[in-house]
Amino acid sequence: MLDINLIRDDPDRIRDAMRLRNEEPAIVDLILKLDVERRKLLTESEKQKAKRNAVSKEISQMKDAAARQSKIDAMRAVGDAITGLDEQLRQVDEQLHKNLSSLPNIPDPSVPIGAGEQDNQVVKTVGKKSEYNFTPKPHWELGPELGLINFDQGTKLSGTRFYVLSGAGARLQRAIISWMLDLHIRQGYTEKYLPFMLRSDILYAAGQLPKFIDNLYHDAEEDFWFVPTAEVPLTGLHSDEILEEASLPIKYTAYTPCWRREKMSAGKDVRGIKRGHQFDKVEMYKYCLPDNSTAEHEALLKDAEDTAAGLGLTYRVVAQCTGDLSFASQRTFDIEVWAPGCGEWLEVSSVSNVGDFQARRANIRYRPADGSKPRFVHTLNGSGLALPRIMIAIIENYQEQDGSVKVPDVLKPWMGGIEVIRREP
RNA sequence: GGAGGGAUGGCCGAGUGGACUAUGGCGCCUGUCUUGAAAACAGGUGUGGGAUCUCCCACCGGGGGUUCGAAUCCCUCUCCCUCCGCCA
Repeated sequence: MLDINLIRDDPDRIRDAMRLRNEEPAIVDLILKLDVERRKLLTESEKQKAKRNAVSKEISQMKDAAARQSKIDAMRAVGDAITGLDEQLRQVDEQLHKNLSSLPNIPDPSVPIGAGEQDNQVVKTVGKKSEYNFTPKPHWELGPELGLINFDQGTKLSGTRFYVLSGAGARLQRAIISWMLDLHIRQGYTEKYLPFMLRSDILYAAGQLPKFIDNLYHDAEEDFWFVPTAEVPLTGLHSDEILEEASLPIKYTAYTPCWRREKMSAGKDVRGIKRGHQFDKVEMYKYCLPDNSTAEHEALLKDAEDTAAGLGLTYRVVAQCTGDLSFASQRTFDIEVWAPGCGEWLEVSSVSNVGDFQARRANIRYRPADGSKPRFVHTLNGSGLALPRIMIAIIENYQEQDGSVKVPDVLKPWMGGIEVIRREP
């Protein structure tokens, strides 16, 4: 959510930001109108309340019964006026809040201008695409052949877009999760184990509701929402809190499964394990001082890059353009790893600086060390990294001509002596 | 699932319709005293919003109601605690 003061003070800046994101700028004028109306009603209501408070005090001290009763009768009208004003105020407030919370974040000036995905900019590419003297297989062939991935069993249990990992495949994923968490701990993050089902107010605080309701799984009986990304509970951890400046930055990492309906993406990426209703992810998250968020963002990107590099993968960093930026973000870098079997760059991480956008909505502030008024923190999030796509990249990159897959060195401590995954005889 | 008890400022805790503009204590900040510190004493110490900016309004777990007036009475929801049952 944006600060209403920003809109009051410099509406043109917000209109420009809307245009850059392919959004309608007219909403800014509606918000300004509602804001004026709200303050008018508020001032009037408070004036009446001040009167009520003063006269009520007088009534409590009056001895003469008749005079007292006539005051009480007169105050009844004031009470009714307040009720009426507050009802109007509530409606205007609701409209204002609805419109205000539908505004996306303002892109950082450094974000490349563009209409959509095609205008994103490749910032750098690290490593080279491996060369093979055979045709590398996609994971949806290699996985089943090696007994690592079973699509039929996933369908049997849960339907389309589900799969079962088996034997060395299940173990490989667990090894990657463990290695990533340990790496992030070394990078200074505190590991969190979180609930995977959440209350609706936590989803609102993180900005998932109401906008992304169609992508979420929900248990109606208990009103639980299944976590779509660890970013949601990690934001909720400190909602409605005032943190001490000295405690910042706070850096968390967490492994969670993630559940998404993927209604919007029906028919897209249907082969293999690239896009499912359930996937695993290790996430990194930071709360920091406003002045430090740009530097913390670059550090977060570096931490995510080190994860891809540590697994020996070829990757590139892509700067999202204004038209592709997600709703809450002011600046985002994607990390994409090369998968030679399916022949595409796979997005395994999105590293975003959302500024105070999420903190304002979740009401997360810090008290400056000088004791002055609380201010909103800045929050940042980045995957480190998304598991199924890392599994794809490892299986496809580490494949040998004989159909086996080598285990990356860093994962060997968790693989119980398995150095090469071979077809079962 | 059943029965009961609770939720008040950073913390503890008093307050059952008007003196609450929330008592008191602890903690914290400032000052006096001191070579310095402690102690003692004095003052201060929540959040948000609005304004005509020395002022006003709201907030006692959330929401709603009764009343001229609600921390206090009523309804409802959430969470916590104790006991019983069930359970990995």
